[in-house]
Amino acid sequence: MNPTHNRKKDMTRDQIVRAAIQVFGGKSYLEANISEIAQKAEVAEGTIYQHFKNKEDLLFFIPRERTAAFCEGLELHLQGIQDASNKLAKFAWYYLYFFKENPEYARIAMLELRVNKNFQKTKGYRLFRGWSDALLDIIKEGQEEGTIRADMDPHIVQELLLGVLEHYVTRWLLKDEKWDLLEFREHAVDLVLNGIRARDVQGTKGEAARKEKPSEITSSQKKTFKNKQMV
Amino acid sequence: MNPTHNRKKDMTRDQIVRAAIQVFGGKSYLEANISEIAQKAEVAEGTIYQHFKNKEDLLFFIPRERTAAFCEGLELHLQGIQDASNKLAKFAWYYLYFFKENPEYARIAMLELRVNKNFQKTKGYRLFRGWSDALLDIIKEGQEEGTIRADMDPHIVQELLLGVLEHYVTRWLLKDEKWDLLEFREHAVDLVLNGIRARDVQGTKGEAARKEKPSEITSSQKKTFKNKQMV
DNA sequence: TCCCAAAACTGAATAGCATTCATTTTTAAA
DNA sequence: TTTAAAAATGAATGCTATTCAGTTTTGGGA
Repeated sequence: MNPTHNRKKDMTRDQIVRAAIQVFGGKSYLEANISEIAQKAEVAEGTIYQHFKNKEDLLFFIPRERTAAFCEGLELHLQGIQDASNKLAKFAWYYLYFFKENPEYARIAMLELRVNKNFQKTKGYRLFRGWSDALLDIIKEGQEEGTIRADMDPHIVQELLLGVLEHYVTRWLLKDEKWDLLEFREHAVDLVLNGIRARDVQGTKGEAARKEKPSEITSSQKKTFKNKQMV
Repeated sequence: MNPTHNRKKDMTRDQIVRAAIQVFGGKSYLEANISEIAQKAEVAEGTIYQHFKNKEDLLFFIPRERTAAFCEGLELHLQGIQDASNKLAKFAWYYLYFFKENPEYARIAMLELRVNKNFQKTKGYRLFRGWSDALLDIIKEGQEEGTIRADMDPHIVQELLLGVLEHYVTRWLLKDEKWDLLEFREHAVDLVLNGIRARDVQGTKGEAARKEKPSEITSSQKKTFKNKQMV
């Protein structure tokens, strides 16, 4: 009952979790094995089962700590930004920045947790997705401000942004982090925020928008992407 | 050497693959077991290992057949559509339609293959991503036509669209297919094609665009999405 | 400082599942 | 009908998560 009571236990649990992040982050869930985690954590294999029900339970525990770190950083980075669009841009930047800085956790989050049906039911998942409410609020704020299209359900917009960001991180991981995750941020975010269709569809001005920038940027970028085998 | 030689073998292989789609499509790769696949395919467990190196090899073989079916259907559905934007919209529809009709394969493709690093190196992967070149061509076509923003690398646009579509399918699967995958198509595609930011940013017309549609649609949709727990 | 009961930890034993392989059955050309 | 090669079989193997009976550590009380 006394807070000192579980201090020792907590320390070993932390050791186990830290080792688990390393091991799960370095290979797939299947390839990772408990014995290696135990060795890295300097505990017996049996000890792990005193802290976690099983291998999956250990995996699902991982996001708790990192989500807290993510949220703290997010809050800090959004401070002082007024406009919703700028907040969204900053959010996208921070999201990519965070996973770039935490590649082991990124692999666990994107390649294991994100597609695991069982994870959806856990406590860790609620934390993992908890901050996405904040994103929703920013979108609503932008719709009220008039800087974000109001004829769309904010949930759809939220899904769009998350989908794109998660997709980019996933592709980056699968390509062995060969390219810089932040390099594409500006273009991708610009696309999401501005849309890909030329400006003459709903609008009244046709030709002007159409020919905005011909192709200098395009052609030079094409080469970059080809080399880096993004797809 | 004679084509008749392997006919029998091919038949059992097909049986195994069909059983594998059912079993892998019903539970996770980890939870699925070879014995169940063997039982469903009405062969001995050992037989599977005469056709496939191991469990993973069997999983990776699955997309070969379905990718062909996907491409055939895609080609058919794009026929007769001239405009690149319409083609993209049709592509998005077909993509979602295909996975809606093939939920077992969808689970295998989105929740297992898509995030598997080893899969990226296989023959099956090249087929799996092969059709995405067609998508790229449509985007380039649209840029030349002037219907799609030309100041963007088409690869980025391609990633955006694929990312959003894959994300929607993934979320749908994780939520037990509770909602209709096609229900969100129009809005999501519209967002991708038109962008989420209000039209007054680059343009010259400010206030007019801002207030386009106030919020009737928004509020009614909000309810829908809340109930369906999309996020 | 020593005692001891509860809390933690340990690692050998167990169990489940993928994979192997020696053997049997089937195939189809001669 | 014969027979050698091709396929199929399933019991045996090995690997790894999980269990559990036993050992060590902890920390409050005498």
